[in-house]
Amino acid sequence: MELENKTRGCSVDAKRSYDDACGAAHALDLIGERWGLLVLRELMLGPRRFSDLKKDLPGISANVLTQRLAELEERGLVRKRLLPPPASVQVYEATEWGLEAEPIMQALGRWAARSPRHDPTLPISATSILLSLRTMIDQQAASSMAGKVGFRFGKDTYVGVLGGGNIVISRGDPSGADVVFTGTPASLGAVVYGGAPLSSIEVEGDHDMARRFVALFSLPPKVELAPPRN
Amino acid sequence: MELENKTRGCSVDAKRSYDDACGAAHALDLIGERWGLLVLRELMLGPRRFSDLKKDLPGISANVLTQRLAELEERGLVRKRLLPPPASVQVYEATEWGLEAEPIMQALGRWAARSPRHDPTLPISATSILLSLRTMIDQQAASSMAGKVGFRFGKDTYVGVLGGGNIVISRGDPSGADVVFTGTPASLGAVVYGGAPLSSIEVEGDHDMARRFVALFSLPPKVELAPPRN
DNA sequence: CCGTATCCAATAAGATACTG
DNA sequence: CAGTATCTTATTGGATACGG
Repeated sequence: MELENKTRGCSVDAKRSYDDACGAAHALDLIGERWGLLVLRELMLGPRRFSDLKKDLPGISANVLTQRLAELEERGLVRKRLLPPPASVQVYEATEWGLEAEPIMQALGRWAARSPRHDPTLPISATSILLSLRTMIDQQAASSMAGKVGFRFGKDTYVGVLGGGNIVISRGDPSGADVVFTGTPASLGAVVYGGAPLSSIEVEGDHDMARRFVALFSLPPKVELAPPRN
Repeated sequence: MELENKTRGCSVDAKRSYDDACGAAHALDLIGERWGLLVLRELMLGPRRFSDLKKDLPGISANVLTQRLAELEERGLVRKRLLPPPASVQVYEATEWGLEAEPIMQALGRWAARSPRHDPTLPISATSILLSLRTMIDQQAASSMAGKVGFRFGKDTYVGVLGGGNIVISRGDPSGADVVFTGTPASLGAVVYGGAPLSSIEVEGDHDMARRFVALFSLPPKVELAPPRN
């Protein structure tokens, strides 16, 4: 910057900080730059490779992704890891503390679901739609359900374990699940949130459970935008 | 494309959008630009004037504040209002939906409180510290308390009503509260979170209640930063 | 392929001065 | 007080080239 630092007390780094003791402000210093939170979101269900992150964050450029990952790593939210041979590829994974950011994403998602401008037809990643299930599940209705639900998006597969009104989702082999959904993240979203018929996605296994499962999710009512001026 | 628009489906405006159906991403389209969430934070306890917002957001420049307020208004989160005569001044207030963003700030604050780099000695606004009380109150311990707590920060005064394990805070006249704290936002923070003695802030009224009140709040343990490399 | 690094154009943010 | 206007600096995104 030509002329040194601003010398304003910066808590996180010498860059742009809010200089505010408020916890929310500090959180934004940590994950508030553009793409920061979404990069972390993509790591919530397990380690990913650079190119997978890039693919699932449409619009991010490689240099920005590199920089965000480096910052998140430096701040202790993300870790670089080398998978053991024979894979020997480098992956990025969220740290324990990084994973603890999930309630932030849930609060954001729950709030934005009421937005009149939310467009559910935009692209959505597998991680996003699966995290949203954890956010939007009707705990009351789900408390009477238990079992394993599998998801196949191409070769990325996940398993959700229903129990206690919640669903815990992680990467895993869906064979052996009570019901398995195969399709795209968008087609799953259309079924659970958009009222699309179950027949619009491939379902294997217990169809009755599939029906009850997709009924566990719904979106809150949209806000009515106030009159433009008073 | 030289100029023109990207023509990529943008849900919020023609500007930089994440183009992602994920709710969290949409939320960031709405309140994720720099200062956006903090401007909204300052409105959570009632309407404020432009210059008050500027004063409590140290570092924001007038043009950015103008632009953020205009965007938040256009998105339905903030409303401009003219106070009735004789005041006749213009204030900004959060809409109902804007107020519903409080859980986002709570999730951010709760998460960031564990940050090893959080610096509680930075400046803090009255709104921030009071919102943090709502976030960090020990509901278990608070469930056995009831009453009114007043706060005086210069001429800005607030009243918190304890009950049901929660505290509901709003602007109001603190006279008549069971106990009234007078000082700065920072000095209140030092007492409730920093273990500073009650004598470091002015307390009127029921001192025993004051002692029990400040004991309701505490910060979660810091994360231990993992070894820098594996 | 998997990432990084570099260059460049477009934007957003910051500082400051200014006006009704 | 409540913003605008203007100018400067910083960050972003896109393209592309480079090293393993």
